Amino acid sequence: MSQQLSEQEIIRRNKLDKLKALNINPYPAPLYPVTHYSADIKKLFSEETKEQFSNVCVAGRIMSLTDRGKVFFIKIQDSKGIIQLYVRKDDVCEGEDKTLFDEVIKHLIDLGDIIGVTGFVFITRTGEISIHAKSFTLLTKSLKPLPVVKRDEEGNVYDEVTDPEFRYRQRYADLIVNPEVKNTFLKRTQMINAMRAFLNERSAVEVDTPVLQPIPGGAAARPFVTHHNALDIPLYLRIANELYLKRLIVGGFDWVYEFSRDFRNEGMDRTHNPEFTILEWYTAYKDYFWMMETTEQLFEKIALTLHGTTEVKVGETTISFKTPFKRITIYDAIKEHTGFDVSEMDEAKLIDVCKQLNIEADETMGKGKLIDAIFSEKAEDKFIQPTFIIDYPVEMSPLTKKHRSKQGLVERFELMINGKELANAYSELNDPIDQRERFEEQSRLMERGDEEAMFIDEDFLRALEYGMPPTSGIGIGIDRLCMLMTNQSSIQDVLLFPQMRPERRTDEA
RNA sequence: GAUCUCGUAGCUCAGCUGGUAGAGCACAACACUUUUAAUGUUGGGGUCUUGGGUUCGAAUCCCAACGGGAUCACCA
Repeated sequence: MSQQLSEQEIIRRNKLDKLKALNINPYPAPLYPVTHYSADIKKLFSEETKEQFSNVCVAGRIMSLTDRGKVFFIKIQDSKGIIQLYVRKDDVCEGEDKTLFDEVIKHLIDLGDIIGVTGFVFITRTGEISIHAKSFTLLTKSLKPLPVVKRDEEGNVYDEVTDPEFRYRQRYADLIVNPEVKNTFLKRTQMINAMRAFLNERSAVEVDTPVLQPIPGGAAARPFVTHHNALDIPLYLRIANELYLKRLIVGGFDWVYEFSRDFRNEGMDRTHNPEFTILEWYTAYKDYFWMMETTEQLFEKIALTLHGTTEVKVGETTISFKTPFKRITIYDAIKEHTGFDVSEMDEAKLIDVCKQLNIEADETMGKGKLIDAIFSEKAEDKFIQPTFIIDYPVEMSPLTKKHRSKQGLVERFELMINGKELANAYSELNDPIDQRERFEEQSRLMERGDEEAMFIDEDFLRALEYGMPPTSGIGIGIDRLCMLMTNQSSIQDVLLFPQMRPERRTDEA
């Protein structure tokens, strides 16, 4: 099988051969002693500090080449930004041999190649901080031409690469060519670091629990199944890690957390990828009121860390992460947005309400699912500013402790921001007998045809029987939080490598 | 999974109601040696996603497949 090469790719391979003929290794092995980054030079260089920049070594990818006869202006991009190199023939070729300049730099170097130079920093006639090169080294030859994006002084972009398919499939090229993309992912890491710091400051313990689970528990979702050959058993990629973290609370950890990569075998769209990240944590001797306070503090801290303010612009709206967040019960939320008081209704009445509100409903849906349907159809997207929706009906929360004073409800909240659920938390159910009954209720739902009802996890029940202290736990959708904090409208823009259909290879023999 | 929509050069796009492809950037050569998306001249590069159909003739119309996006459904 042979690769179908474009004209430009063939030219680059010919250049590769010419470089080798000149005894220049296009992929040299030795380390390259980089001393400075572009952005730091641009920030710190001045008349006063210029002594510190009299001998710098930088490396990066060529993003622009300007041939000016005996002088080349080359812009390279390193991990922090772009800087201009001033490459003069007689400076990089001191002796009689001018091959490096006349051949290599003039003809064999391309956009996209990775080079390094040493030299001193100065300011050009046009006022741009640049590096006057004393030596020039090719570090990597690029064989595939990058899309060429140009920017002018005002920041206008020409020929911007916007094709989502190209950007997601070839994220490496997207990152080279679209600097804001890289910035989004740096923000994502910053956000996760801030969350980790917040938890560690409070003595929470980060743990790892199984991704391959014999029983996929802790959430209502369809799992991916795989098979373990040696044990000859099915294993599931986790849909949540909740039940394992709770086992650790039983074991005596007071506060555990995990950034959990979860997998759900469901549809993909702007807010769903088959694998995604949830931060879950569980804290002993706490309840959901404490959890609300801690959660709003965390969110406020994230906003401050990333934006330096609690006011964050998302699309056209500004979201305020200033604590405290609003709280409203789910029944009040439904009443507020539909006029129906569903708090006392049974299944039949709920189905009737669904019909009146034009919501699809059928017999397989239990009371919990019906209420959830009404809420998510008619109320959910109305909550733009951070709001805790609290006190859910017991039927839709099989892992949650019954409410301390309200009959038929559980101590649970969901945090809604910009019309989307960002977090889900409870006072955890720790009564093993109650938990068994809830699982059994889930089994009945499964028999009625609910594909997402939970399995009974006997080992988890055994752990609860040893006794789990009163505990509050939460799950926070990291990808969606990241979308919010970086103002992205698609989950694919906060995942480095979003799931895509495989490309069809046309060059197979 | 359903519906709508898009698929032309390495990239961004043009190509009217069907008459067998065009621009800018990128690339190559030459000239010019004066930096700032943009020096000039010349040139090379496309089985117009794929496969069928209608037609004398299809990038253009129809059908299907493949891939992307949007909306909906399921869900976080």
